[in-house]
Amino acid sequence: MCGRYVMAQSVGDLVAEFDVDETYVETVEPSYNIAPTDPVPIVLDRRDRETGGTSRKLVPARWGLVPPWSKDTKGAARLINARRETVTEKPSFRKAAAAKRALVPANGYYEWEKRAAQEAAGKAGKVEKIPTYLHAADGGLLAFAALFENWPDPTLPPDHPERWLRTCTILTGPASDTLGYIHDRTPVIVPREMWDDWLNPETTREEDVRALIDSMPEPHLTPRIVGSMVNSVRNNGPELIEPVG
DNA sequence: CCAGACGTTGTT
DNA sequence: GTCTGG
DNA sequence: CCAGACGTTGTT
DNA sequence: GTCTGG
Repeated sequence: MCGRYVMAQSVGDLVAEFDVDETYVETVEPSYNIAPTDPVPIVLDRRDRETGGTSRKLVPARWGLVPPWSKDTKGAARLINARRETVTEKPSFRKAAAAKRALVPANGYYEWEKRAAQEAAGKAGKVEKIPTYLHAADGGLLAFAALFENWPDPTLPPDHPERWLRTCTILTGPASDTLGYIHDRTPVIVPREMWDDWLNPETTREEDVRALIDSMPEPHLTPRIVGSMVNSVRNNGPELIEPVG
């Protein structure tokens, strides 16, 4: 799955990498330990009323989707992932799948591997999960397939600047055999040549979105065992992704 | 009809 | 908002 | 995802 | 054990 990740690029990097037209994010704090409910930058495409063309935007969002009908934001921390198999059907995700697709930029993400070998060896003691950092083999930026939603805070008046909360969720799929030994689910990673198709706001029919999702390939990632400092969200910094012997 | 859920993960 | 369960 | 809390009362 | 916070 994807419950903790790394995004240490600057706004400038993201604008260049994703060919962003408009940015609504002034600065991005590099984070090597992004956790559910944290603010994150996301990329989306919207149709421009003036020009009729499509504009790519870098916007702030909070990780953990809050459906627009939610009474409050409690429980958002559980909607950090959406299963690709069912996302076009689930009431919490189907509207967003049709009309609010996004990309979440990331350098990599963490899994906590509970290894069979460790289990066998540790019958006497307790089983420690092994934090593992997964990243592109070439170190390149990843783009997680994501959905977003806009949630109107019912406790605030319609004209209040904080009335609308944008939240997001990252799609997951079954892990390939090569990654499956670490974890049975992995985030859906959109290859660069599919970014435009994924973000295209004109693609709204369920069957078209379904086909789009089904066309997403298995991610090819490199695992690296890291230290347990990443376990606590209070820790941050490049040392979290340093390899551990 | 109204009430209540709406989700994923891991673990057993 | 929309679906399911009662 | 993991870490850390998990409770009430009265008094300062 | 289970929920909340980050």
